[in-house]
Amino acid sequence: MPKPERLPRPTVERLSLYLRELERARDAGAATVSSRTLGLAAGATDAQVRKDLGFVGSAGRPGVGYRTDRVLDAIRVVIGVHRPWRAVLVGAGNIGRALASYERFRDEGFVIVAILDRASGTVGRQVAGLEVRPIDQLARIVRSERADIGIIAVPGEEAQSVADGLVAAGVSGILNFAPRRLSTPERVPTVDVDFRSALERLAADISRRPAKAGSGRIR
Amino acid sequence: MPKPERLPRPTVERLSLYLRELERARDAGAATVSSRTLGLAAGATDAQVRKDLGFVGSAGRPGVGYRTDRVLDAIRVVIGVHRPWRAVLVGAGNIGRALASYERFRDEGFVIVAILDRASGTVGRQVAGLEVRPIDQLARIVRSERADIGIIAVPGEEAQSVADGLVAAGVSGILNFAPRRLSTPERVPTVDVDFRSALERLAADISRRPAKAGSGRIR
DNA sequence: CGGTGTGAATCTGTTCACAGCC
DNA sequence: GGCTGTGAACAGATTCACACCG
Repeated sequence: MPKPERLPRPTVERLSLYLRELERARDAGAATVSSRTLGLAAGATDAQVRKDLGFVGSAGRPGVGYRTDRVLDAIRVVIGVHRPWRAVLVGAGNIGRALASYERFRDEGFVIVAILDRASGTVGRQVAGLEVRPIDQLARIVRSERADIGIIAVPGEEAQSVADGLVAAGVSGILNFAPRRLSTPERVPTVDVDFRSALERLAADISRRPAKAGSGRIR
Repeated sequence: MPKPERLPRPTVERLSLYLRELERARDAGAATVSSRTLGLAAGATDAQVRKDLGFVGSAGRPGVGYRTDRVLDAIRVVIGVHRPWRAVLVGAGNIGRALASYERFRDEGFVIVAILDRASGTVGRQVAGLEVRPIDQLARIVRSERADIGIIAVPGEEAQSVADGLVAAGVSGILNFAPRRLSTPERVPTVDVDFRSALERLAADISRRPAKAGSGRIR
């Protein structure tokens, strides 16, 4: 049994996908799942799945598969979602409000405990059951609400200063929706969700596909 | 000169980031940029940047750097954003509306030409200057609007059927915001933007950090 | 000097293939 | 037969190192 050292990045990403399939399987009453099933759902080969599960200290039984509930828990623990995360959301614009209203976060172990915005229009308004509070209370709120992570949903120009504020306030990580790469100290990891990059990735995929017939777009 | 064969995935992702820095540099009046600058902005080493730019048929001058405008155009061409993309957005819920209102897409070469939703409440309403149209007109709209790509912003359960509809209607690619992996024919690439995965990635980063004390990781 | 381009070396992740268990 | 676990082979991407240009 290899002790849980450090997981390859791609593995983490896939574990996240396995989690969904495992939940489905559990809800469907399946006591076990095979690497094949998981792979199908996540777009990975069965060998890949077995390798990945090796990292979480797998306990599959040959001829049978993995115990759904066991693997579920094990993955939750290694990626750290076995306990709820508390997030402050900065930015009550379009994206911020959409995120705040995305109720499923809560089910998935992420709770938005506060929403902040610049002291302009939106402050004081009610968004998804929370009152929008002014950004200058950031540090205080992070501490009083014991927030673990900050979610940045402000325009690009403001993103870095918000990030600095979040770091100073003591969050452990940042989820960034602004189209900017943030610079943070090593100890505060950030993950970017960038619509533009996603679209560009798609454009690239489409444009440079193995030149197949069909409705092939012009280049 | 190595002919533009196929770009490594990670390269595409980074090119996307270089693009932003190049735009900034251009707007700031910088006629040239060095691989160092670009790398700093994108979180890559200078060597990495040079390799990447090699793929787009680089034309840097030793001791000087790359001509900002040249590289900008070159990257745009290889990732296929030198011409505008037309997208239909399916789903006028929280996320859909936020996307529709994200004006910057237009600047970046992506135009939302129609918004569709199930024939329940939202149809007929005005969102970001477009009237929400019923989903059963999907095929017709994709064709009449000459949409290249579909954006899925519906609940997970409906995502696959919407994807099927989009494929049947003839889109070339799909950007998926639903927390599900879609199955599409090989010729229709999809890119997922998954908030939950992003949060889980962050949780994993936070939880399994190298537990190192004094950071100062200087290379 | 400052900076590019690029092969060669290295590192990281994926696939293969098969022994062994149910 | 079905399925896991894993070394060994492979593929892909990153870093190094250095020749060479302005």
